[in-house]
Amino acid sequence: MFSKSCEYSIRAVLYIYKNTQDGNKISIEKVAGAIGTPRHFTGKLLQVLAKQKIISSVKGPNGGFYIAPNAPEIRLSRVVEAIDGPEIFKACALGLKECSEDHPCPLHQQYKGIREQIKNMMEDQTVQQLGKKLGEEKVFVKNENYPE
Amino acid sequence: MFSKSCEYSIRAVLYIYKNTQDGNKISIEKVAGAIGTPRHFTGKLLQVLAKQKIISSVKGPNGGFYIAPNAPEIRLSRVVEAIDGPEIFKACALGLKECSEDHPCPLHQQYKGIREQIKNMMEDQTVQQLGKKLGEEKVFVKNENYPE
DNA sequence: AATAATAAGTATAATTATATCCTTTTATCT
DNA sequence: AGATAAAAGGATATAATTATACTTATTATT
Repeated sequence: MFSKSCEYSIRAVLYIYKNTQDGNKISIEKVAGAIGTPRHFTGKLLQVLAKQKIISSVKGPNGGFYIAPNAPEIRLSRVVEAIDGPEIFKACALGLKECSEDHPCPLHQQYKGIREQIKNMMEDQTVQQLGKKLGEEKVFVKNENYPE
Repeated sequence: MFSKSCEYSIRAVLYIYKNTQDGNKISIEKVAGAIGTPRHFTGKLLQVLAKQKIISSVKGPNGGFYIAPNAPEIRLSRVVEAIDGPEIFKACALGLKECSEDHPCPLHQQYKGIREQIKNMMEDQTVQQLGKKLGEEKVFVKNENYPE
């Protein structure tokens, strides 16, 4: 469905939200540890999320990543588009470059509704909504204690 | 959504069906040419599809791949499972190993219905149904003359 | 026996995922 | 104020996976 980068990014963003509403910031180390993703790769993802203003970061001691409590709603679609690109919501089920109403692939009619639902789901869900429901620690690691 | 291997395989199977109902057989060369996939890679895919009895093949002059006119319905899900594996229909949207009703990821409730629809779509659609609708030549290449 | 085609195994390339290393920023401590 | 250390940022390197190509062997048909 989505790339690993994208899956990791969503998990990271949710975790960061949940754990920085008190004004704290959180390090790459802790994020990666908590969501069960590789440290350095996670760092790179957070970097692009920060550059895209999806999350905030500050350098230096006591620095880290965070999402401001008053930040506007962040839709999951924004994360997906930042990482996997927006085309992912338009892709043909059979991989055709030019699959459309005019030139539909054999699955087009059946698939387009589903694809639309996926898009809607990601546009509807916000980091804030989903993040609130998260447990505190190691939430995504082997699902041990998740969700709360 | 699906891997390229899987997309190619579905395209190939549909094309083979469409073009072998008259008792003909068709070579890898022609399949790959018609559906716009790399020759050798396509050969390998057809190999596994044949081994899985999804399609038939005969060697030698006038040999090639085919689907018998009286072959039982082949559901697209069978192709997907042969190439990408059956787990693809159970995968978590956020990539968690153990996402389930008991340990749902934050998107589980929203996603499970969609995933189910994808599965149903692939289980409902058969090669025979979809194949019949196909055009004759180069059907998937740049969508030039597809569908009929 | 010759041929034409598949079958199979291995090799290369591209992409994606991951790790390393160095730089820059900045808070804190002296 | 200056030194230090903690953190992200950025560039580049390696590994794994996926996609693709090549080469040889095998088999069915004529």
